[in-house]
Amino acid sequence: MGATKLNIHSKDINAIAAVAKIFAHPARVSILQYISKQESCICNDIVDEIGLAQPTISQHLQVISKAGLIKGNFKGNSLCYCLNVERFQEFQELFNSFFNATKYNCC
Amino acid sequence: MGATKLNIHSKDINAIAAVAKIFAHPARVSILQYISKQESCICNDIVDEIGLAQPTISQHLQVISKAGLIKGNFKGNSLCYCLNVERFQEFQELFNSFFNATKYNCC
DNA sequence: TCGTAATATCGTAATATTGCAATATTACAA
DNA sequence: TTGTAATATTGCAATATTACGATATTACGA
Repeated sequence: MGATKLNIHSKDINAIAAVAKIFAHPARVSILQYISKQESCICNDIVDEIGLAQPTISQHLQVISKAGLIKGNFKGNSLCYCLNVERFQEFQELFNSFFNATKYNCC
Repeated sequence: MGATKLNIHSKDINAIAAVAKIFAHPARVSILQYISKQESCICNDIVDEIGLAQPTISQHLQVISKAGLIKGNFKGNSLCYCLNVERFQEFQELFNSFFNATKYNCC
């Protein structure tokens, strides 16, 4: 029973819900904000910053990453996570077009 | 263990995650879209439209309602759910300020 | 190569979410 | 009031998410 029924909804609607899910956890919001603030960043910094265990952060990073919101680059020795700004922009536009199309009162 | 740790994050970050959660289920996205399209609406129409059982829809409506996104009015005989456009706009602005503040590349 | 620091994966426990049948409540008409 | 249609609540099963300890992998310097 308990699983979300995806097949009864349109692709567009599922896409909006899927993107919203990424931002539906404070740790992920926090991670995204933190990455964007840094000149360069290493995951271990994030662990110190956010206050969750390293495997937990790694898991959240994977969710963000699978959504295409992160580009991993190497800068000197250590892995550097960078925001995929283009994808981020895409998501912003997706939300805005949903909001703009929906914000009408029915009565 | 498994519960989301809210206390380690700032209010702003928790607020963004909480709002995203509302849109993180396709049934809720669908309901919002449907309500906004109708001149006037009755919950039972939504059940027919979305394809989930009445108690399930009712539950999702409660989530939407608790977020302040719905105004219930009476129009003739039957209950009419209406979007709270002002609140909807607020959420759009919240998202946009998050997106705008975050979409910078670190490297 | 070996050691070490950073990150990923695995396994699992705790909690949350989703969905629905059964039942209750509510609002109105007769 | 009594019947009926619409909506809400309850209770519970199925599934998903979150968190973390233990362990593996990876990348680099010595």
